[in-house]
Amino acid sequence: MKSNVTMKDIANKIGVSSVTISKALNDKEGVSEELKEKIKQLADEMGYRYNSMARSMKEGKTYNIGIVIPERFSGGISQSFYFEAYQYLSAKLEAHGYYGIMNVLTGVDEEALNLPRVYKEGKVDGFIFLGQINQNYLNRVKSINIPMVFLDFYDEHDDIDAIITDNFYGAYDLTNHLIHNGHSEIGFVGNLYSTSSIQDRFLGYYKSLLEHNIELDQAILINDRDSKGILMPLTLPKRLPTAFVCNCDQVANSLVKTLQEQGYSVPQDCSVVGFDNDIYATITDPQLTTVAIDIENMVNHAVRLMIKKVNGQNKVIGRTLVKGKIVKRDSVKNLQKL
Amino acid sequence: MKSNVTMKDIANKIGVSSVTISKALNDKEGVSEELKEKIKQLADEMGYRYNSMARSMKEGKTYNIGIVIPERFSGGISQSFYFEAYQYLSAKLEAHGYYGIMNVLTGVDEEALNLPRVYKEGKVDGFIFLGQINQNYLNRVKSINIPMVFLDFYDEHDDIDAIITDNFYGAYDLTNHLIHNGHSEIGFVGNLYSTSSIQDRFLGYYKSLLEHNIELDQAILINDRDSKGILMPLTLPKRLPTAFVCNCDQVANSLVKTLQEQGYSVPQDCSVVGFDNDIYATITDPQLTTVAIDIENMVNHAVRLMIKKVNGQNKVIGRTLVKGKIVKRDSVKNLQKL
DNA sequence: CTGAAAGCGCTTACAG
DNA sequence: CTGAAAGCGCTTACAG
Repeated sequence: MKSNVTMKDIANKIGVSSVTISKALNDKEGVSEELKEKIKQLADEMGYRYNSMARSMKEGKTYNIGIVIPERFSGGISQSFYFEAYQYLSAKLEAHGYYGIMNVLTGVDEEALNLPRVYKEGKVDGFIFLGQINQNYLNRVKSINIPMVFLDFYDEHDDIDAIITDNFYGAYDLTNHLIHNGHSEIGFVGNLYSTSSIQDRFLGYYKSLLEHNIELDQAILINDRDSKGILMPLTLPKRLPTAFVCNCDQVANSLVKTLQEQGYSVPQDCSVVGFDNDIYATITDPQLTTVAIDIENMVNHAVRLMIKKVNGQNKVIGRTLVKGKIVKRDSVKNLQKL
Repeated sequence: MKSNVTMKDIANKIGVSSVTISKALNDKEGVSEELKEKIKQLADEMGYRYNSMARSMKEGKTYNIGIVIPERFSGGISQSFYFEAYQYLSAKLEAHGYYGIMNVLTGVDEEALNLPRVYKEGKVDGFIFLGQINQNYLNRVKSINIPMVFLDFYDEHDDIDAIITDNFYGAYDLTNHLIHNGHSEIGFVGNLYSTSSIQDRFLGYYKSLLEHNIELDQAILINDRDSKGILMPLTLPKRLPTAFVCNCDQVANSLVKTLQEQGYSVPQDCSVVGFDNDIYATITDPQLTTVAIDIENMVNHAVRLMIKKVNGQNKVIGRTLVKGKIVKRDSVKNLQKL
């Protein structure tokens, strides 16, 4: 009943040593083809299951990677993004023979600078931190000697590999898209002094404008949140541009509502684009043209880096930017067709 | 640099045996208090980290539990539920010294009856299946000898422990709630011949009616989906009841819209309640009174069962029903106040 | 092509 | 209170 069949059991059954079984099952050299076949078949029949713990013990590697997600990202609007990222991580890691162990970092543990239990128990070979952690915790984490990569955030000191989304070129592409559709009066919605990602998105928008010789018009820049990041009602400018680039879908949704309340229709009277491709992009009517963060690609980078690290190539690459993809929906009017 | 400090290293440092170190670090008997303290302190100083692989090897347990989620639940509307469930699982398991390894079961692997890689590699001591898998795969899975529990679905043969939400009593409570608010003409929205959970919810609604001597009126039963489960437009009955129990929030959302389109206001002209407490409950205007599935409690049951099983108590309990909680919001009018 | 020996880091009886 | 010995299941040199 107990399926504790070991290599030794197989070995005894056909009168060879367990070394030969190991070689055969791992397709290593030094065993005749027929013996190999015979062993593999017998292993199947006997219900043999490989014991990865033994290998781990021998190699000093667990083949597990801890994936740390701060509690505040595990619910609400960011939930979908992080779950998707986690799934890709888990699958991609598995393709390399590694397994992800998720660890939701509670606010309490973050404050108290408590390292994950998996670390103390030596259950993991490395950590992927998914989502920004606070500076003190970051420093604590950097003090331990284990491979790690940051996903979707970075540390300004740039001494840990980080994979982040390319906010700058995402907004740049999106603005270009508007311009190619004949728009030249394009506003921006977002508090430029709030977060680094809003700044980058604004700057990408600005670069597109510059490249097309369009002057930045302060009058059509709309603030969307106070200094604490709390969203506030949007105030439309006196004269409406033909389009707005919003720093995120949620705010784009709010802008569309504001426009509609004041009798404007989107995109007939004014086009609106968002950023993130989250739930707000599809619950808005019309659905938003936006840029989808390329989670899969970001994860691929992160996993590739991690695998290299656990295999000893521990050189730091720094920040890797991954560009998103424009998702075209119904919130942009093509002015050229007129 | 390498933090491969072992118990032996600590032992050598203070001239005792590694057995003593093991006992001290695990707070076992047979070491004087002062020696224990000294050892613990030294372990800290030397940056010792426990090697859980070694214990696993010795005990023949991995302290990992595989958590299998079919791919189709990993996105869309069910995503939020499953991610939350996974987080609770992960945390609850950890509290018992176990770790969850997620495995998204792809459609392809499900069809091909491929067991998870973690199984073949002996990386897990048991499996928690989160979300319905198809019958063939179910049979395949039941053929292997490893502890398992089903979460949020069950097998009709009832030979594997399963934790499910109590649809019957959830709908029963909710209908009672309407009746306590003075409603007596209460319709139901859902295809009774579609899924087992809709049936149970309908039956719970019916029981509440029966208990209050209210006759079931076929005329106010609305179908919501075709035989393939595809949602379809709702047809309002000639004469509107004062309230509707919907089989899920999504359909309740759709009902509210339909009512509003036809000039009725919710809950003034008609009250509406949903089920699930998912995203639709809060994006509906007015927000829906509904029943929230008690994920945390379900997970607690599942983990407790699993821990028992991996510790050898492998008796089957069968189905465990966990009741949800009513979440009162703004879609029910109190008729009593009139 | 095949195998004896050693070892990965711990824990569990058992002996002192 | 302390420790020598054996063993968990595998793999890696090394020898034949």
